[in-house]
Amino acid sequence: MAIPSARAGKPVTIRDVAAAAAVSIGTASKALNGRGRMREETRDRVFAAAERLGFRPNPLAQGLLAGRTYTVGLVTGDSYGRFSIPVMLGAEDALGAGQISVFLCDTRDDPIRERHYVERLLARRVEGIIVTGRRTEPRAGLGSGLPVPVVYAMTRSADESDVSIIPDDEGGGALATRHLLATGRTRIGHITGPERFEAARERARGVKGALTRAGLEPAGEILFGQWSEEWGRQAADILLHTAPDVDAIFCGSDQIARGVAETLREAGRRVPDDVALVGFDNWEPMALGCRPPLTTVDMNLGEIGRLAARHLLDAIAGHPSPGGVRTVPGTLVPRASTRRST
Amino acid sequence: MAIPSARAGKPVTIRDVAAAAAVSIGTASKALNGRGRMREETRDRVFAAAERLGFRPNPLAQGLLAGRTYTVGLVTGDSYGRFSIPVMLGAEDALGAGQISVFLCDTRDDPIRERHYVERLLARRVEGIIVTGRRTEPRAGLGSGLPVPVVYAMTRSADESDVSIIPDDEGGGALATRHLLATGRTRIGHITGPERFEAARERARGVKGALTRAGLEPAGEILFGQWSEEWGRQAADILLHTAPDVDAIFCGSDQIARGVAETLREAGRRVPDDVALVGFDNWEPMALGCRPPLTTVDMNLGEIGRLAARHLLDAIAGHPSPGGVRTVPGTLVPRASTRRST
DNA sequence: TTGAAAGCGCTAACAA
DNA sequence: TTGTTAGCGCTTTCAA
Repeated sequence: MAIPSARAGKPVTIRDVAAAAAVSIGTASKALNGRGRMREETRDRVFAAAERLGFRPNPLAQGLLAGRTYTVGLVTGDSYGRFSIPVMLGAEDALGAGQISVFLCDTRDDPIRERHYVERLLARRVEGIIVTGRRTEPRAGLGSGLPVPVVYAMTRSADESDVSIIPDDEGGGALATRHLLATGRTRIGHITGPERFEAARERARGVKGALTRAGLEPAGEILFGQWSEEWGRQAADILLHTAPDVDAIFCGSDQIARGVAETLREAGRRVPDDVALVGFDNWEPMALGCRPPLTTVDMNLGEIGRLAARHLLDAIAGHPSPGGVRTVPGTLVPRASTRRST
Repeated sequence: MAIPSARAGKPVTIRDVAAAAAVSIGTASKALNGRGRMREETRDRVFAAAERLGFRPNPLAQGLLAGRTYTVGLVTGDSYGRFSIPVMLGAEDALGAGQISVFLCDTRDDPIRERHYVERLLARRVEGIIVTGRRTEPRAGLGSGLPVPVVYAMTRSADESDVSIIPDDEGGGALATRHLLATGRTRIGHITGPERFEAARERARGVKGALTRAGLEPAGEILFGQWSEEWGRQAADILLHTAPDVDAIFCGSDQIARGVAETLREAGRRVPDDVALVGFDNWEPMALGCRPPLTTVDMNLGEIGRLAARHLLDAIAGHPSPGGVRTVPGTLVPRASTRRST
């Protein structure tokens, strides 16, 4: 598509303000920026003129001079946006507070498009880049030669010298498990997504760790499968056969948990009375639509975005964080699926 | 939060390129932009130097001169992002193709924040603004005094002179109804969201229109309620009592449809054999998780975003579309919930 | 064919 | 206290 030609409209420049206030451009600039000393009356006059004319300094010109743009790029894959959107909003939140604006780029998980967008962001002189998007495994970094700092959020760079902010999946698994233990459950099963997902493995590790510390074993095998309701239904069937005495199930996602809930209900097991259920994601439409509403682990995605933004701002300010992975703890959101009904 | 101070890093300027190629700055500029005539050899030398040094023209400087920024603002409410994200991506798609970059702003549906962000975007000299976000009713426009064109997507400006791109809700309702009629259903019920939502009213109107044209009436009352699964369950119960002979139900959202599916199953009605079911949104995790997978209407959100972007680009190019509402037709996505099993 | 100079809107020196 | 000047990186006359 061709670049459309410029539109009319002539913004008010500082030159106009200066003329209207009958001062020089330099004086107008100083007045507006509160630099140097000057007569109260002059400053007022300039402000009045600026106000009246609706003057807004042109940030391009300011940036050109300062060598800054006050912009960062936000590169996201995961078009579906379920995970990366809350992260984006958190980041936008933290950056917006610092008067930094955000360029949005959607790569559709295509490395070519990603490369292309990064080029474009660099051409625009963004001062930093946040890369977000859920991945199975650590992803290749953007490259080390970049002239601006990069922070990875909700995805992990394979390069250990990069800063990556991800959820504490192991901690989340342990959190859910401890919650179930605290409600008196001891035969706890775990149904989760594909084993090739680092997140699934980490959550499972958290489960095993918490159980071991309590002197327990998981009920049945840990079942790796898909991130779908359908898998939840199948896996629940399996678990009910291999570990009929199961009294709690922690699921790797809210979707899986919904499938599990259905199978349990159809098998005549009451939730939470006979079997308590915990999900993961706190994806509200899913968790609230479940019968009963689902206790689940919230990954605090917004916080992940905010933290990523803060690391980026620090790096831009010349105080880069040491590379490595930082995790954000999850929060347990208790609902009816684990409520003691006694 | 304070604005962080500038970071080191010294980008390559055209001055550097000119020096390396042993030509003047003006010549280097002409060579790089293919303007004017010049010796092949000189042009090559400049290109080689630019390549070697990794030169990228500073768009701030270019924009300063051209009086353009090649940026637009994307203002979104609807933090949850379920609707506005696909719209955003569609818009970003169309704009990105034209080398326009997108500033993302999330207003959290707060008019103060919105105002604030619009100011900021204007200060940054964006060349246009897209406003997106699901609303119950037409929203107040951003104001008519804006120096740049504005297009509303997935939300309707109350000002008829503004351009708004929204889904064809009435057409979607009719589409779903005709699909049910085509599969031989005649006792068709409709369960939907709150009547205060224009979208709910429009879809219902589409249903009634299609039925009337077929010489039919809705089965039972049209049930307005909530956009939730819980309401779907309740409403299905009601409908099964008031219109026990119902053989199809069209729901105003996929979430409602899931609730309906559950109640039907528990009431011993088979889907689609006894009662066919159609949802709205094509929200895949919901529609695919349903038992059976849900036939539903896709609003083509990406297309809405793309269209909004195209209108904006035209307006920026000096060819504003006449104000008014433009609708994007939905698409029926057939799945098992309406499949003939005979 | 190439180079020099002006200027986009702004700020920061320095001069008056 | 105010005005003048230079220059940020680039494009575009116009002159050589």
